[in-house]
Amino acid sequence: MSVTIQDVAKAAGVSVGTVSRALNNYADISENTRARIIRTAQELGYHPNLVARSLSTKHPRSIALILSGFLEETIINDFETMLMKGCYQFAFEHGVDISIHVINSAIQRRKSYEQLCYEHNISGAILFGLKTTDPYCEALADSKRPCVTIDTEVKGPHVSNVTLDHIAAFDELTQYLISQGHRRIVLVHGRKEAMVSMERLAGAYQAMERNGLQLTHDRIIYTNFLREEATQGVLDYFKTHAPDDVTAFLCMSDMLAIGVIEALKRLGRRVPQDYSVVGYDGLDVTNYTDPRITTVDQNIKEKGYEAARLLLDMLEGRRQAQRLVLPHILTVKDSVRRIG
Amino acid sequence: MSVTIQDVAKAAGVSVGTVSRALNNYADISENTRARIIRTAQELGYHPNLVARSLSTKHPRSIALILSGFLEETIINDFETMLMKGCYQFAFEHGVDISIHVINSAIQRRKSYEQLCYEHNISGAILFGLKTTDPYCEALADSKRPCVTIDTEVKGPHVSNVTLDHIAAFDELTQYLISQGHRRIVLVHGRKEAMVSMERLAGAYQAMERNGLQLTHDRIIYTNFLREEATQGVLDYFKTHAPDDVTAFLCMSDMLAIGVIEALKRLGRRVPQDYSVVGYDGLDVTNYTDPRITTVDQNIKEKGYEAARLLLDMLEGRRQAQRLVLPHILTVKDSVRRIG
DNA sequence: GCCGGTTCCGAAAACGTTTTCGATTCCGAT
DNA sequence: ATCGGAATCGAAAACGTTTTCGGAACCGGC
Repeated sequence: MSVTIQDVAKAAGVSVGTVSRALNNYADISENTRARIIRTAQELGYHPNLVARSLSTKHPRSIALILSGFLEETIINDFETMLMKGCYQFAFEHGVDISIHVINSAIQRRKSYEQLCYEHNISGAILFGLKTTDPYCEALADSKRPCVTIDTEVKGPHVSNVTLDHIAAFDELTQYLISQGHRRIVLVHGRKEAMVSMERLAGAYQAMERNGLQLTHDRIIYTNFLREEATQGVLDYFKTHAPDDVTAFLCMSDMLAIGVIEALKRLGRRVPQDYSVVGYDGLDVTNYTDPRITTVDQNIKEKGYEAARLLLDMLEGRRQAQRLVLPHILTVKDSVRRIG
Repeated sequence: MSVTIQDVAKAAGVSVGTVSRALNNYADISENTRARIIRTAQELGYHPNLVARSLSTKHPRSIALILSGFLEETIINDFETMLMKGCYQFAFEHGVDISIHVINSAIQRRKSYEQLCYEHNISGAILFGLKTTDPYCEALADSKRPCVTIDTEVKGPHVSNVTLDHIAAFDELTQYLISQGHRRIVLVHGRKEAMVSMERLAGAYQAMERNGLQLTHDRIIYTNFLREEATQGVLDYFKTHAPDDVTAFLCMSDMLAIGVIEALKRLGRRVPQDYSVVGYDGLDVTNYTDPRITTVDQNIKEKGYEAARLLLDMLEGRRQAQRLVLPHILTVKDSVRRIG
C-alpha cells in the first residue's frame, strides 16, 4: 500500500537498518550514503510508520494529553480546547506527536494509569481535570514515567505540576474589589470539596483579612460551579438580605459571574451601576457579555504550551520534576464600579 | 514492565496464539480453555497493547478525528470541542478507540492523506474544517479508506458527508425575520469564497425572493467571519446609510452577530428595540450575551456522534457511503423584535 | 605485509500483537 | 481396527520500525 522503510532500502541499495540510522541522524553513516538515502526517501515519499516506531523504540518522543471529565456536562469547553491549542503549538514547533485520550473517574477505576500508557505506548503524559480523589493521582506518584499535571497538586519523583498561584490570584482579585471601595462583598463559591475552590477561598480570606474585613458564612453562596445555581443563589440571597447588604459579588468562576449577572438583571438591577461582579478563569465569553466581565485570566493556552515543554525536557533529561507557577493576569473590564 | 500476552500464555499453559483467539472470541477454542484463559488474563490484569495490535491487525476498529485549521486564531473553539464530545460519546458506547489529529493546509501539502493514515494506522477518518481547495479533498475521493467529512462536500466511493441543509436552514432563519415584519434586512456575510458562506447566501436569496424582497449588493457587509470586521462593517454602514434604512441584521455566524450588537451598542442603539439581529451556529455564548441571540443551532455534537456511527458502519460493511443531512434547529431567543 | 583501530554497514533480534497454516487429538461411523 | 472429519491448539510468519552486535573494509603506521 504505502512506501515502507524496506522500499527505501531496496531503492537505495542498502539495508533497512542503514536507512533507519541515516534518517534518524545517527553518527556512523557516511555523509555520502546518508544524502543518497535521504534523497531516495524523499523521492519515494517515505514517511515512517509511527505505530511501528512506537512499538519498537525505547525512547519515543510521543506524549499524551489525558483529559479527565471531558464528557461531563458541567465542564467548560474552552479549557480543554485552549489547552490542546497550547500543547499542539509546542508539538508543531518541536516535532513531537501528541495523542489525546479522554477518560473519567470510572475509567480510572477500570484501567490503571500504567495500563493506559502501556496500551498506547505513552512515554510521558500531561493530565488535566484530575480530582484529588481520583485513582490516577496515586498512580502518578508511583510511576517512573514522567508526567505533568495541570492544576492538580500531585507529588512524586517524576511528576511536575503546572499551575498558577490561585491563592495569590484570588487575593489580587479580591483586593481589586476592595481597592474600588467595596466593603460588603458576597462570595459565590464553587464546589465545596474541590481543591480549586479551597484555594480561591483562601485567597479571598487573605485579602479580606488584610483589609480588616471579614467573610462571614452568611455572605457565601455555595454552588457546584453551575451557572443556574449562581442565578438561583442570588435570587434567594435577596429574599433574606436587604438590597444594600452587598455591593459586589466575588465569583469563583466566569460562568458563576454570568449566572449572577443574569439574576441581577431579572431583579431589575444594573451591573456595574448597582452591583459590581467579578469572575475568574478568563474565558472568551467574558468579552461578549454585557457588561464585559472583569476577571483573572488563567492563561490556559500557555499552561498547555509550558506543560508540553516541561514534559519533553523531563523525558530527555534536561529538567527535573518541578512545580511551575505561571503568572496570572487580572483583566479589568467593565463589570466593576468604583464606589465610596 | 507490564503484563503481555505471553505472560498470560505462560500462566495459562497455552500458546500466545491461543490466548489471542480466546480473548478475541474466535470460534475454534474449547469453552473450557477459553474460560481459563480469560480468568488468568483477568487475574494478571492483562490489557492488550493497542499499538502492537494496530500494527498487526488487518481490521482495526480504530478511527481518527482529523481537525484542520484548529490552530488558526479565527476558529471558534466550541465547534471542535462539541464535535469531540459527540465522537467520544459514540466511541465509549461502542468500544472503539478514537485518535485525534490536528493538521492544517500546510501539513496537507507536505504529507499526503494516505501517509497520515498509514503513519497512525488509521482505518477510517472523520474530517472537519476541510476547505474545498484543500489537497485532502481530492485524496479522500481517491482513497479506498472509508471516511466521513463534516460540512465539506466531497464525493467519492468511500466518502460520506454529514452536514445539515444550510440552504434550508438559512432560508428558515431569513423567513423568520421576514415573518416578524422585517423588510429592510442587511446581510452580514462571511468569507466570500467559503462554501459555507455561499450556501447561506443562497438560502437568504431564496427566502427574500419568495417574499418579494431583494437583496441588493449595497445591503451586504462582507467579513472574513471575524467579529471585529462585523463591528467595523456596521459602523461604516451607518456612515453612508440612514438609520432607518435597515431594521434587521441577518448574520452568517453567531460571532458576527455579536460583533454587530457591539457596533449597535456603541452607536447607542438597542437590540432588539431599535434593531433586530440573528446569528447562525448555535454557540453556547448566544445564551450569555445581552440580548440572547436568536440563531440556528447546528447541533454539532450530534454531528460528531452520527459521523462516528456512520464511519463504523462503513468500516464494518453495514452501510454504504452516503450523504447524511441532520436536522437543524431554529432557536428563538431575545434578539428579534416583531415590527410593523 | 601485518596489525590495531576506525569507519561504515548488514544481519538479526526485539517490540506485542494477529492470523494463517498445519499438526494433533478425539470421536463416531464404517 | 481404520478412516474421515471436526475440534482444538501450537508454531511461526507478519506488521514496520529501532537498535545491538559483529563483520568487512579501509586507513595509517610500523
